[in-house]
Amino acid sequence: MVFQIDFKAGKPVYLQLVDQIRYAAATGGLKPGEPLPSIRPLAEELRVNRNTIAKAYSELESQGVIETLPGKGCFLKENHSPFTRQVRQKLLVTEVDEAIVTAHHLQVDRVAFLELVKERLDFFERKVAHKENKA
Amino acid sequence: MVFQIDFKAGKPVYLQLVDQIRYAAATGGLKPGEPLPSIRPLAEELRVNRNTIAKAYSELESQGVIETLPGKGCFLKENHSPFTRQVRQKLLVTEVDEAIVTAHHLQVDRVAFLELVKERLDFFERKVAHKENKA
DNA sequence: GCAACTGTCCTAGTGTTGTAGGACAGTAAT
DNA sequence: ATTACTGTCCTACAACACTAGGACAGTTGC
Repeated sequence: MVFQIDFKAGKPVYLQLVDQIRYAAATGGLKPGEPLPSIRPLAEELRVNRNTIAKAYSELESQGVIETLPGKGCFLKENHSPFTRQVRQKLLVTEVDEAIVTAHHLQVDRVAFLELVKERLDFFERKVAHKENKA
Repeated sequence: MVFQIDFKAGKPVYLQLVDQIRYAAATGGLKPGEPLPSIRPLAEELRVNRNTIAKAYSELESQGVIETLPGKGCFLKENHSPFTRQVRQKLLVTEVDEAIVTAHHLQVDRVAFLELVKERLDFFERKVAHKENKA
């Protein structure tokens, strides 16, 4: 797990971390049960304060992506999703709708949009498969 | 065009406006060339400062959704998309990828995700069709 | 020209956010 | 018990975001 922080990106460091860890978890770069780098060493490596890392981890925990065992460390959750099926669906709908509205404004039609979605899904599936072969 | 501002939503007022106007434009509630409410009256109606509305409009202009004619007003753009095909595609990919990562974490599989996307696309198309019948 | 409208710029106050360092609490091995 | 880890809470400060009011510039009709 190697992180790439861009200090002049405008986006807060802790959110860059959140995104990268979510992405790694979704593509198989991080596997359920696996430990995340501990806060202090990672903070030193990335040249940021411990609390910046801690904030990212705490955000991920509230999203149900990781869990933290006091005194032991943070680990990727086995079955991440602290929400009911309905709440999950609603969260997803919001994100999907945003993408659809953007597509409208970018004049990407239904067919092209569905193509793009499938293409990206394939991309993610290939990533996951690749990581599993390695393991 | 009627706006619904939630002052205790946490989300900034000007961004709520941006979302609603983008949404209205994508669903046909606002048609190309149509004028947007002018800043001062709208500000008074929503009980916010003129600059809050102005900020929303200026954000929309930088997104290429509307255009503003000095002294005349703001209008929905005919052909909104100041970016090249490549840049547009990249913007969309980012949003789509975020939704896909979220789907992974919510344990929504490929088939269910594609179903959801199609369902939402249908929803938007029905909205547009409905608005066009009215016109 | 004047009045009434359009959006814009400048400045300012307030609140929130992001980052940071010190002190503290739980776990594990020696 | 001591040491060396783990994450956490508290406080603080700087930067930024959001909202707001005054003064200004362009357009239109009288």
